[in-house]
Amino acid sequence: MKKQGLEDRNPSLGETVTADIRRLLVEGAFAPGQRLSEIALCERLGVSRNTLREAFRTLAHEGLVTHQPHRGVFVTRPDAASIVEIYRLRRFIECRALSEAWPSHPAVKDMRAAVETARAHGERSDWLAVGTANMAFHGAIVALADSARLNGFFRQVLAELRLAFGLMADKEWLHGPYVEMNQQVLETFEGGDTRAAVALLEQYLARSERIVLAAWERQAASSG
Amino acid sequence: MKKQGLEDRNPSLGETVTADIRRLLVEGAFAPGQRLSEIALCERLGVSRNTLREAFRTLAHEGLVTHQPHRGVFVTRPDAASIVEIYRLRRFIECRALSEAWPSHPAVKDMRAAVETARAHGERSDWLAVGTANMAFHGAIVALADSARLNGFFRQVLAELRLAFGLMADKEWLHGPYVEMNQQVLETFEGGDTRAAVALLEQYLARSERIVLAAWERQAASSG
DNA sequence: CCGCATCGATTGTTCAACAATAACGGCGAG
DNA sequence: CTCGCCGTTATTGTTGAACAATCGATGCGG
Repeated sequence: MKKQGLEDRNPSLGETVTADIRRLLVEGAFAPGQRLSEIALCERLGVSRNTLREAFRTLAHEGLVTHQPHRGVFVTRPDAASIVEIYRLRRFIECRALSEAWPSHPAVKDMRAAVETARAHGERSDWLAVGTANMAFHGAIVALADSARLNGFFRQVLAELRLAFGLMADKEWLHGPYVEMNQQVLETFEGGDTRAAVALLEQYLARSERIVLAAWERQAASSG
Repeated sequence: MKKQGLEDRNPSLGETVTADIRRLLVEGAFAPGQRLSEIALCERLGVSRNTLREAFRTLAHEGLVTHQPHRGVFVTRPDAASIVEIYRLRRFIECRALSEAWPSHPAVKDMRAAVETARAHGERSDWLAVGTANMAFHGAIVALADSARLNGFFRQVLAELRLAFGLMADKEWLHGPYVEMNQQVLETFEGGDTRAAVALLEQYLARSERIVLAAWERQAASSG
């Protein structure tokens, strides 16, 4: 299955495979806890086992899949403790980033853009895209802290959280209410009342945590 | 070069190789910017290229080495901007973790243990070990925030910073003064004055940043 | 019904080969 | 003599096959 002759764009094959699987994961193409067979996947993606295992390593490092020696890699099944921890971490990082932010930081326009995007997709009921825009919004908040390393870490954490979203059926209920809340946070912050904006953000996170946890409990009760 | 028959302990070979190289890196066995040849290293470590490349991938993800397509992996050479960013990040994370900490959090005893260890190694002038204990102390501060993910991320950042330490000759000047400052932070915190402890910690970080940056400038001027 | 050996499937690791790229060096033109 | 072009060469990127090691299930005997 030599497939060299195709296109050879800049990112290496291993990286593109990693990105492909990551996208499949956050879009919910696999069931949480499902085992990802090496042979099946490398046939499906048209790459060798070595290349696939490289991708697995990266994704395991990001927490999206879980590697069990001599057993295989499994789609990470977030437990309640992980969800709680991730929301604690989000409060820790996002609230502080926002409260210490320079009011006219460049990332503010990314926040604005994310709100617009989310609104547009929401009107077309494309909730997957709304979720993506939502991630971009909160990523922009973290970007206020001016740390590329923190940005990368936070993106990873959000991707892991999004794995938990895959467990839930009603995407509108999951993402719909937050478009407006994000916009309120943004406008309050742009209005100069940082303190109030942080309070709104905390409210957002608390509410989102409750809903995700409730959905998780429901799903755990029904399927396990 | 089949070497199966040796010992097969639990962590996979790839992981042990990763850990080995990581240790070599933070101990300064390689010069910053140096290229790490695949063939040379896999002979030296007695593993195959595939396994070694796996390790490289992980270390690149951690920021300890830099991967340039078709050119190889190089020991990351921290620039001034990275040092500044890392210290900003440390202030962001450590200060908040300390200021919100539950006074009798289990991690406090890890802080205490790290201070004792650093003192012991300092008396024997083992500055490498002092640096390790110092990392443990600040890792324990972050652990106050109760997030395993944050702990892992922070450990990575500190390892990257330690790469910059390798540029400097005078380890005593680099680590010596901080043993005492760590102890002060700890005792002030245990004494119940969290506010003052955070102030001390900020002072510590500012001073450390200045010294590391100064050493970096000196080294950059002399060798580049 | 339960413990134990055997077997099959999958992962862990290595090797050898080839493709693709980048660095090195020589050649000719100006 | 310098500059840019072109082939050579060493190194990385990727593959496929091979074998060892381990896990899980199956079937047997008690």
